[in-house]
Amino acid sequence: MATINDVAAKAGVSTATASRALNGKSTVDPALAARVLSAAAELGYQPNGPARNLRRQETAVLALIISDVENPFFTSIARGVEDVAQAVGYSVVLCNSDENPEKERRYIDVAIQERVAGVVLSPTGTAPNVDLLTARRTPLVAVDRPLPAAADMVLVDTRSAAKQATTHLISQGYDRIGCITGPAGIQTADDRLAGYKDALRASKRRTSARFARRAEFRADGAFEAAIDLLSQPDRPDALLVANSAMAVGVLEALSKLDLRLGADVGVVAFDDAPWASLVDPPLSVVSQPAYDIGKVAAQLLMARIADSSLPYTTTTLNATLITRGSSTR
Amino acid sequence: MATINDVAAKAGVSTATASRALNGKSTVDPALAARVLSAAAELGYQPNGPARNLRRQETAVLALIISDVENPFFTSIARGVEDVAQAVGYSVVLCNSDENPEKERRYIDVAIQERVAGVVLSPTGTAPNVDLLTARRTPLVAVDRPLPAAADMVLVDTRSAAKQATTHLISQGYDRIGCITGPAGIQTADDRLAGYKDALRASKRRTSARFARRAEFRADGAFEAAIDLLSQPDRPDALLVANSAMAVGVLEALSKLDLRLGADVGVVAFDDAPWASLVDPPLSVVSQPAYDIGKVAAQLLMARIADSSLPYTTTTLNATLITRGSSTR
DNA sequence: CTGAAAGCGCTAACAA
DNA sequence: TTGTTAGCGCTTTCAG
Repeated sequence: MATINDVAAKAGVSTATASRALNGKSTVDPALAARVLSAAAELGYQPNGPARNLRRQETAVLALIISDVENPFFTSIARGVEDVAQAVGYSVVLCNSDENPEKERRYIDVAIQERVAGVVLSPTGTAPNVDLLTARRTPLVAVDRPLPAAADMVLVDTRSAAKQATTHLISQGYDRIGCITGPAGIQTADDRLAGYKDALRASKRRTSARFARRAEFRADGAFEAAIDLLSQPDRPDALLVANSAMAVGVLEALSKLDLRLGADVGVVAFDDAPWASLVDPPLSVVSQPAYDIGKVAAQLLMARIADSSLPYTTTTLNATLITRGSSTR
Repeated sequence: MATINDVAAKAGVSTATASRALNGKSTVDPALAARVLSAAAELGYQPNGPARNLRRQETAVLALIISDVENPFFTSIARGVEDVAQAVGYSVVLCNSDENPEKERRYIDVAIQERVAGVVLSPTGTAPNVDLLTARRTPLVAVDRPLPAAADMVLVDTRSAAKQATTHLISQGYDRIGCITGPAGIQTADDRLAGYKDALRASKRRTSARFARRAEFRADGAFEAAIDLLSQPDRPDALLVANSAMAVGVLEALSKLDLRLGADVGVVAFDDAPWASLVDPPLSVVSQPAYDIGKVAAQLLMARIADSSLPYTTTTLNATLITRGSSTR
């Protein structure tokens, strides 16, 4: 594979000049530069990234470590990050931690070893992994979930959104409202449950553990939880569901138990999936600004890469309740 | 940041010995090795990836360039690739070409420059990009779409699946069957259309261009196409739809036109989305083995990385028709 | 089994 | 403006 020396030789200049020409430095004679460029083209020269990165002690790549590639919420974040990064000439590598602290740790190690310029992370909840990054002062932005560490964060005001959604269900005349949320320890799962309880308390209702369930952020776990919840004699007549994958499980459970969405059991779910308006009645949702989360996170990261002395910031974006038929009798 | 020299110094050995110990070479005194390892741990030593890659002239990373991160079909492929890569100690970086030849080209350049060990690619259809890779003998596996170039491929027998799905619609008594597929030039889009025509011909029906439409592989384009198709006086009474994002658009169009799914317009769509069984009636689909595509692709890639002289293979996996209510009157 | 030393390809002082 | 040269951190001969 052709090296910069081959290019230089072919163009009859030194490697230094070739390097300068290839990198568009203005301090090189246009005629020479042209010769270098055409030599490079003829040889099909592609710079050796590792060599360049080693020498420069920096790379133009960002690592984006997310907890679930198959969750549209996170892929939207990915697009946001990518669009910003592309625009300033950075590449982004997407890593899937799969909600697994060990995988997260492995990818953080890789990010450190490859000396990426910065990391966008949706943390799985274990602080020690993140310390690896902060100890090395690797620029870091946390998305979706807060971090105890000193870092920029881009979050969603999920607790108040959950409260608002639950209040909406109450105002629609639902009386025994349940909640299906994610695993304990995942902040967004806890926040959604907390917001749900906030709303019940605000309307002077008792909150009962009998009506709250936790499961993985997936359809199957939510299906079991919903079956469980709705098989009680005094079953809930409405449900707040913590994400769209879980909503699939809940709707399956409803169908299995022959309960009508809306009429028998009102439902509001987090995340506005493309199919939400296709079910009958259409699903009410809490829409999160995922793309913007990614965009803001990438902008913060680029800013910090440029100036590491910036103060840490926390940006909280708002989710919006979209009411459709599933939350009306 | 601590280098291997720091580790060596702290352990009181040469860098060579430190390197050997760190890499688990058997030719090093256990006592020294232990000293090196603990020195590394104390210093929080992380190897410098670029330096190692430069020296070794190889990396343990795979690039996976897919045409749409937000399409669950491709993210499933990603999981398949990742699972086998992880198992053998490779990292995979996910790049999103967005069905855009230029972006694809940019990512291929990055892959070459970073000297990745191999590439899994769902091509956007332009041969020159791929030549960049083959010219450099970078191990390459194409997924989902065939390549003119010499490379391993993992495909789905999408044409015969389309034929089978269309035949199914015919057998269910639908008479004027239409097809909404992706852009011309994308092989899978063309194949699905071809399979659709195969079925019509086999049952002695005329194929009419009036009943076929193309759009981007997205909901909005498919929505327009469906509105257009179904607004004709002699409208289709069934539709074969080329992917699940498009299915969303088609179902929205049905709802807008007050046409009942199944009864008025039978539908079979490619890709078994999680929500497919939630709509009423449940959606009949052609389920593609996306995860397996990724798995097989990664296995082929690893094999080729190990031995570049292997003959090129094409693996064709089968899609399966899952009939549900949307294709019955 | 261990160490000294070369060199991967590139960029950035420093000189000219 | 151009060339010479050092060296980024690592692995790997080659001697010992």
